[in-house]
Amino acid sequence: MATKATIKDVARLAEVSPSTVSRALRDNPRISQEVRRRVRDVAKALDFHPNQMARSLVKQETRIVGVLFAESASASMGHPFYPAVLQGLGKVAGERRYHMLLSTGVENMSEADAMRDMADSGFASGLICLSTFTSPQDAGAGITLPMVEIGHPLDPEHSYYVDNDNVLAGGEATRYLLRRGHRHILFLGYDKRFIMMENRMKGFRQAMAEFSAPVREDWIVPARLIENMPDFTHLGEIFRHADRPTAVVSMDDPLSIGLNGFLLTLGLSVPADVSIVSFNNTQAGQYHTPALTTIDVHPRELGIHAMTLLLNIIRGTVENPTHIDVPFTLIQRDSVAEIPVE
Amino acid sequence: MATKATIKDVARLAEVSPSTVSRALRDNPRISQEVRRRVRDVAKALDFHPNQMARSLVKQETRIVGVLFAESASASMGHPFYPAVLQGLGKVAGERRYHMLLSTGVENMSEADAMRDMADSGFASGLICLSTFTSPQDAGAGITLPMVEIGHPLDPEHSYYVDNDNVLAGGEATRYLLRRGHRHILFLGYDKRFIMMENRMKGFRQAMAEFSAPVREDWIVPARLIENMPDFTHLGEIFRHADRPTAVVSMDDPLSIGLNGFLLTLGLSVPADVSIVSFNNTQAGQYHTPALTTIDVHPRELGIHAMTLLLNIIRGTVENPTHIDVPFTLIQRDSVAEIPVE
DNA sequence: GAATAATGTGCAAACGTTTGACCTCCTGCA
DNA sequence: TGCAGGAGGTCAAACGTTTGCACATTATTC
Repeated sequence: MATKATIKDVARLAEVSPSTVSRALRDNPRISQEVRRRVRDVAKALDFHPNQMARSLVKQETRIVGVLFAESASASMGHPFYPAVLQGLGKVAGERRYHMLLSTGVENMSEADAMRDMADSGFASGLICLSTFTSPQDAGAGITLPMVEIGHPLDPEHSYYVDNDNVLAGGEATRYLLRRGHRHILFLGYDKRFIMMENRMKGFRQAMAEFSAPVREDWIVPARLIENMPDFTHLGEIFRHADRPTAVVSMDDPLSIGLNGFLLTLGLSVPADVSIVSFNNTQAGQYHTPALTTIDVHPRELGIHAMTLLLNIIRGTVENPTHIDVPFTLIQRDSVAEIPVE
Repeated sequence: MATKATIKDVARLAEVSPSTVSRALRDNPRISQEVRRRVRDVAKALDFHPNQMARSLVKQETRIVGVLFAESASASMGHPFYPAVLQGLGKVAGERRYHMLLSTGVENMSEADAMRDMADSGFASGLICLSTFTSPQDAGAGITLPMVEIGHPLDPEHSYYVDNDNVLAGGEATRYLLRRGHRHILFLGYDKRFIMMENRMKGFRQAMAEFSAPVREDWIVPARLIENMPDFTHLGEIFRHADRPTAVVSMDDPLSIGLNGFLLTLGLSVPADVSIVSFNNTQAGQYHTPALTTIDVHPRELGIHAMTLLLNIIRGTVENPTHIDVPFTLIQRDSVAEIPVE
């Protein structure tokens, strides 16, 4: 008992062959009740657990799926979005008795390399990919494993993916402000690394057009998500100007909170002077003063759907490339004020 | 090429035996330069990657470590502490070319069960355990795998673990307030599920005693961490009272932010009326107004040290149960005011 | 009273590697 | 010439399962 018990040990003690043990434990109907019970008892007594490596080797299947983060796993974890997705992934993986193997962020390894690495390792029988990036070389060329992406893929026609309708989301955030009289709206947090951002921006422009509100290109303010915080000197110029925005569509709660603090230093307050519609519904935004009106993209649901889809693909119950659209929710709180139409 | 290339395919094309291929690829000195090159080329051409399952089977080692969360992984991810730890774990795992297998939160599976499950699965060759709980049945009885815990273990004598000195941390947070004249201090966020909390509380009491400040037991306010938010009606009574606390030691930033908002509704402001020293140095607290004075327990470092320790144990370069103490940092910001000693 | 079908079990091959032991040259030396 | 010894390689066993097939027993049928 010093070393782990193998199926042979069980076989010997139960006085049957290894094959019988194997079948007995897997409830093969060809084994008699009596033998089955005996085998079970011995297995329990020896604390026997089949070696998964051996098992996987012969069955050519592992109950493991790889999970890949766009940024190295380490970096992305800083933002609550990713843990939430992971939460969802973990929930259904757990239910279906799968394990998740994390792509651990090897420094300066591209997403593509990480993907290959994970695929080649032979451990994963499927891949979840938080492929939110736009660069084409990060596409999973040559990956033969079942794979579903979270976020908008480069090649939607041939990919399985789950995503929000980000052009709609961008549009709705903007319309929410427009309907309340705002016309001078700034778009904060444009990050061209994410396709998602392109889409939200598209929605933003559409909505503005619908209300005949002009889009000022210098009011499209970039900010790297995750690493956070935009160029405040530029924002300073904009908001110190007499003709300043009355509202902001902000791509991320932390960004909005940062902006709020910054506006305070300018003597501007939210929502009295500037309204904000934010994204991501974080705890921080919820307990912030004022509580942030924000769009919840339901990252947990994204994870749940992605994992469910992947496991179904692996099981072979899904045929053609599929796309799941997770609805978002606009949560009304206290960061938006109505203003009279000029 | 429809199916994955095996070592035999390489052997055939390179006109050597499988053993030679194996040795060539692993840089065994017994293989000549010329053969090595030939094998390498063929392997590359076939896009051959050794099957890790087979490899692990014979070598009796997997380059995988299991990562276990006290709460089901899903639940805990909500708090920034855990992702940060994961970040640290991932960093060193990646560097050492290890993968991390997440214990996916199967509903109502105890920590102990999850541990067994992970250990029995045979995939992990070591375990990281976020064992912050106090209940004794969650101890890893019978686990034979190398294992290091993050947080204070139940059996410190025989465990490998990395932790903060939480009694010191609790003490320092309190002393910071005491030195600035505060004597009426409330302890917010006591959660008896965590040993950590017991320790911080101990430090709190010690510090209070040093300054001869009385500890009022009804000012020890519980709150479940992660799930968040204390009993505000109770807090309301306390803070509406004339003889109210002038300061709070709060176990978590989100908690502090919640408290701040609540105090605002009472017409009390931070730090003018109530000072707060918080824990966990979250982004939310950093961008909060006022910015939170908070103790950073360096969760990322916890992860880094834990994984490093575990990998060293696995490598056999660590003998006896070891304890690593990660220093914390008190970050001074704007949530504490000095008050004149009465 | 055989042939036929269930029923229960064992044999051995297979999964794709690694590795200790063995083989075959060849070189150098006495 | 004979032989030690090194260099370079092959063979086959092993890792711990699963599973197709063969086998043996007992029950069923004509």
